[in-house]
Amino acid sequence: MSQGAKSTHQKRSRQTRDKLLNALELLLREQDFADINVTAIAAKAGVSAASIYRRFDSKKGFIPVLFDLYLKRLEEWGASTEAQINLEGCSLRESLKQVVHTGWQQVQSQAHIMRAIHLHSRGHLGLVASKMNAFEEATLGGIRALIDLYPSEIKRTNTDKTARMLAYYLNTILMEKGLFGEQGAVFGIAFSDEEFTGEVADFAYGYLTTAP
Amino acid sequence: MSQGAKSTHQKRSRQTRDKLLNALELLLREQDFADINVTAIAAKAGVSAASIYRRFDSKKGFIPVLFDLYLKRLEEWGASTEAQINLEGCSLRESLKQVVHTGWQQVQSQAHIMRAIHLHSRGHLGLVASKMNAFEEATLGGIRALIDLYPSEIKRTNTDKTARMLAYYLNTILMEKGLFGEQGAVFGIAFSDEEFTGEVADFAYGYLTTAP
Amino acid sequence: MSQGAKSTHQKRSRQTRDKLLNALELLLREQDFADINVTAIAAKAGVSAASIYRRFDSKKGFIPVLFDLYLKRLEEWGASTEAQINLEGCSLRESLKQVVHTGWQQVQSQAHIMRAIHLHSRGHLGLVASKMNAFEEATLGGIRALIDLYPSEIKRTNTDKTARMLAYYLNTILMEKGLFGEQGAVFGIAFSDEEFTGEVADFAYGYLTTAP
Amino acid sequence: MSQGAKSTHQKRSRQTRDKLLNALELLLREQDFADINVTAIAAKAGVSAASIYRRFDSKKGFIPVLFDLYLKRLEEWGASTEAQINLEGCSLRESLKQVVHTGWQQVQSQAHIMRAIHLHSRGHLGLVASKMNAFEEATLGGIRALIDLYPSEIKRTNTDKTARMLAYYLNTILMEKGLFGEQGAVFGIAFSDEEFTGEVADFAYGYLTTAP
DNA sequence: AATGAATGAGACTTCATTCAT
DNA sequence: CATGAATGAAGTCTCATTCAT
Repeated sequence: MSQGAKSTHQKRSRQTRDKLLNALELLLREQDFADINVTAIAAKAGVSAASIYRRFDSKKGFIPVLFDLYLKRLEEWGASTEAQINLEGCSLRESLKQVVHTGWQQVQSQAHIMRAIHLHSRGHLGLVASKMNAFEEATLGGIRALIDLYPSEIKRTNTDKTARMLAYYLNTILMEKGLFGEQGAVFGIAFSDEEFTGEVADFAYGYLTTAP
Repeated sequence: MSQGAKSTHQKRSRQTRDKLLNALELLLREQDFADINVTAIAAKAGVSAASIYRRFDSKKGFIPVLFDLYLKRLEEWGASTEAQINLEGCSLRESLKQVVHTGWQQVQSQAHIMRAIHLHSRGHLGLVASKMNAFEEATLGGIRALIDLYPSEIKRTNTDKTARMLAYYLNTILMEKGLFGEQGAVFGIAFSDEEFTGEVADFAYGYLTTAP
Repeated sequence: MSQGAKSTHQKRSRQTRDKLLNALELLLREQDFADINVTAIAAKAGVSAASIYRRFDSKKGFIPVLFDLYLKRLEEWGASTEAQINLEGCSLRESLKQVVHTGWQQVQSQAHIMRAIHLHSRGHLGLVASKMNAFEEATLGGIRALIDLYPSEIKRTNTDKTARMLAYYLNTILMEKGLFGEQGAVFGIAFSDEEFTGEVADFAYGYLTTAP
Repeated sequence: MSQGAKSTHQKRSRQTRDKLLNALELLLREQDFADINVTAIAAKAGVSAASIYRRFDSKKGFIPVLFDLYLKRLEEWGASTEAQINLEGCSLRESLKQVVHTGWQQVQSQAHIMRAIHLHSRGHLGLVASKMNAFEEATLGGIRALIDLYPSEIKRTNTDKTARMLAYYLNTILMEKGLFGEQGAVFGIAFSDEEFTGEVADFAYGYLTTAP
C-alpha cells in the first residue's frame, strides 16, 4: 500500500497506538516507567490491556517506540524555526553557548521520555542500540560541523576524537542534570539555567581552545 | 543506620546481613539489580528469602546499604597508599590527569555497585539523599583543595561554582562510561583508558585555565 | 440445518462455508480440535476469522456440521460398491467378520472427524443429539437385519436388546482403538488389523451364539 | 527425611494440595474440566490461584494427579472387603458377572474423575502414559488370573491375546456408558444396571467359551 | 528466629468473539 | 458483507512480601 494512503483500518490501528503512547507519556510525567503498569496505560488510553499486546511486544516494547517518538520530535524541532541557530558572525564561545542552551531546552522538554529510555534500555538487550547509533552519528555530524567553523580558534589536533569527546560530554552533562537533577542533589548544581548552560559551554570552550 | 536496613544487634544477625550483601554484590557483577530476585540473593547467601526481611525493609532496602558499602570502600581506599596522589611539584595538568586516572580506577572497580545505586536510587524516595550529600561534600572538598593549589593558573573567578561544576563534570563523565560504556555506544568513546582519561583531564584543564 | 450453523442462501456463502470445513478437516488430521484456533481455520480457508461467525454460531458450531459431513460421507459410502457386502451364503461368523472389517475401515478413514465429534460433543449441550439418534437408529436397523439373517444360529432371546448391545459394542470397541489407539496404549492392543477385527468379530459371534 | 515423619511444612504443603484436589473433584461433579477455571478451583479450595502453580505445573498438571488419585482409590478399594469377590465355586459365567458388576460400580463412583482423564489426557503429551501402562498391566494380571481359573471352559487358544482383548473390551464398554451414558444416547442402552452388566458379562462369556 | 508455604499483584499471552469501518 | 481491530476472559508465570509453624 502506498505511503500516505493508509486504509481506515490502519488509521484506526495507528490511533490506538498513538493513544497508548500518549497515555504512557502522560504517566511518565508523574511516575517512573517501572512503576507504571500496563493496565494503567491501557486505562489512561481508554483501550483494553490486551490491545497493548497487538501493538507492542511487551511492556518493554514501549521503550524503542518511545525512542522513536523522541527522535521524531527532535527532528521536527530541528526543522523548526526555534532551533535555527544562526552562528553567522558568532564567536566560538557564543556558538557553544547557543548550542548548549538549545540542547538544554530539548533535554528539559523531553526529560520524562529520555528518563525512561535512559533507565530502561540499560543492560536489557540492544533494544535501542541501532537507533542510538544513528542518533549519535547525527549528533556527531553537527558537532563536527561546528568544529569546522572555527579552525583557527580550535587547538585540538585530532578532530574525530575531539568531536566524540565533545558530543559525549554535552550529552552526558545535560542529561544527568536534566533527567535526575530535580530529585537528586547532583553536587548542588542549583544554579539558574543561565549559569548552568554558561558553565557547560565554557567547559567546552576551554577544552577546544587549549592545545593538548 | 541506613534507611532500609534494620538494626543488627546480634553478631549472627550481622553475619547474615554480610552474607546477603556479599551475595548481592556477586550477582550484581553479572546482572542488573532489577533482574536479581530476592530468592536468588538468599540462595547465594545460603539463607531463606524470608530472612532477608529480617535484615532489610524490602528489596530496595539493599540500595542504601550498598551505598554505605561503597562509601566504606571509598574511605578505606582513600586511606590506602595507592590512593595517595602526590601532587607535589606537579603541574595543574599533571595533577588533573592523576585525579582523573585515579577516579576512573575507582569507578571501574566499583562499577557494579554504583550502577545499582545509580539506577535504583533514582526517583524512588530520598533513600540515599543524605548520604549522597555527605559524599558530594567530601568530593567537593577535595576538588576545592586541588583548585587552591594552583591559584595562578586557574582563571575561573567564582571558586565555589567552579568546584561544583568540576565535581559534577568529573563524577558524571566518568560514571556514564564506567557504568554503561560496556553495553552502550556512548558516542563511540572506544578510546583506550589512557586516551579517555587524558581527554577528560584536558577538558577540565581547559575549563579551569580559561577565563569566563 | 445443523444447530450451530447458519443459513447459507447464497452460493458464495456456501462456498465459504465449505472452504472453512475443508480447512478444518485438514487441520484435524494433525491437531486436536481444541488446539486449533479459529484464526488458523480462517487462514487455511483464506478468509478472515470474523467471517466464521457469519457461517457458524461459534467455534463449537463446527461440531454438528462436522457430524453432518460425517453422515453424508457415510451415506455416500453406503451407496458405493465397496460397501456392498454380500452376505449371501456366508456363515454368521463370516458375516460378522465382514461387517467388523468394513466398520473398521470406515472408522479409520474418518477418525480425525469422529475424534473431534467424540471429544467435543460430550457434555456440551445436545448439539448433536438428534443426529446421533438418527445415526444410531440407522445403525441399529442394519444390525437387526443381520441378526434376522441367522435365526437358527443366534441364541439370544430378546432381539431388540441384543441388537442394541451389539451396536453399542461394535461402535464403542472400534471407536476407542480407531480414534485413540495410535497415541494411547489401550491395553497393548497392538495386533494387526486382521487380528483385531477377527477378535472383535469373534467376540460378537460368541455373544450371539450363546444362550443367556 | 524419613517417610512418615514429615515436617509441619510438608504437611501444610500436602494439605494445600489435597484441598485443591478435593475442590477440583467437587467441581468435576458438576462441570467439565475444560469449563472449570483455575480461579474457581483456588476459590473452592480456599487458597490463592498462585498457590496452584506451586503444586501443579499448570491446569493440565491436575490430570496426572487426578489419575494418581484414581489409582489410589482403586487400590484402596481393591483391598477393601467389598471388592473381595469370592469366585470359589462360581461358574465362569457367574464370575464374569461379578467382575463386571464390580467394575461397573467402580466406574460409576469415579466417573467424574475418569471423565476428566479420558477427555483431557488424549492427544496431549504422554502425561499419563506411564501410569496408564502400569494400570493396564495390573488389570491384565487380574484378567489373566481369572482366565486361568477356568481352563476347561475357555476355548480361546492364545491366552495373552484373549486377556488383552477381554481387558480392552471390559474397560472400553464400561467406560463409554459410565462416563458419557448419561448425556449421550449411546444406542439407547437404557437398560437397568442389572441388565447392562448381565449383557456385558454374557458378551465376554460367549467370547471365551467359543473356539476361534 | 528461621524458614517453607502462601499470597496479592501484575506482567504476559492466547483466544473466541464482537465491533466498526 | 468482509475484515482488521478490539476486547474480555482466563491461563500462565514470576516476584516481592507476609504468614504460620
